Amino acid sequence: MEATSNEFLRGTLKTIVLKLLAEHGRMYGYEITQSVKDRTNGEITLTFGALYPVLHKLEQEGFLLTESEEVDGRLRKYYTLTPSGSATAIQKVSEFERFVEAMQILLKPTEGGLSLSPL
Amino acid sequence: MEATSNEFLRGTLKTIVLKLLAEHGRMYGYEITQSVKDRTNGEITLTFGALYPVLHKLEQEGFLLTESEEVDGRLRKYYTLTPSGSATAIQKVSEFERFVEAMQILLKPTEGGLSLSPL
DNA sequence: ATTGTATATATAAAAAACTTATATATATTT
DNA sequence: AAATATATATAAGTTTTTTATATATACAAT
Repeated sequence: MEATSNEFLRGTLKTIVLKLLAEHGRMYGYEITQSVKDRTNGEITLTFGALYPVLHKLEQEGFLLTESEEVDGRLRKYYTLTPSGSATAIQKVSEFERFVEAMQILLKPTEGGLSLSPL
Repeated sequence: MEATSNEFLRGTLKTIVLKLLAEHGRMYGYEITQSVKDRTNGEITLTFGALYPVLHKLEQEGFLLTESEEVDGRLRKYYTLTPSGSATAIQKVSEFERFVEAMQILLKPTEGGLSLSPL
């Protein structure tokens, strides 16, 4: 069950991060990648090169707060949502649901035309 | 019912174009934008600046064939799928469905934690 | 001992994708 | 005559993402 290169992940990164933080309350970067990988059975994997810039951007935009903590001699940076981050999380998730509904209209199998799944 | 800026559209453009062509058999660029807009009630709108480069790229990759036709004194460029284009259309749609399923796992409302939709 | 793996964050260079602006041109409606 | 709809296209700029790289600790295996 290999994860596809997932071009579809484009544009959904912020939404995933905000939603996970809304749910977990407090997470650090590495934990986010592991959580996504575990919960989707490896279907979706976030790369660090993509994740960290997104986290920094969300922080800049006032959606996240950070607190650094030393655990086992290693530095961990915990992220939590600000009120506006919480609001944005809810909004983004609902926008994504709306987008998916629209996509389903476009992608659903058709009866007429040159069907992808002929009956 | 305004279309959101739709960052989510990122990465789905090729899939939409291939699927529409698989269904309609033959379409021109402008027709594709109108079809998407009409069928999704304006929820998804493709811009020309994004669409034409994608069409040209898909053609380069051997997924599309073009035939130009003059209609009412205006030039129209019709696109049709090649066999590999048809195969890719099917594949992309199924990859998208898989991606959405994985996303639903991440985005579904939770019972524990800081819930987005508390019961 | 040292190699490899897991944990942990981060940046820089490069590529890809997309937005916005612009250009061109005809037909139809106001 | 002006605005709108139809029709394709490119260029400049921005954003996003990938890939590569750097740093550092802990633990397990050899």
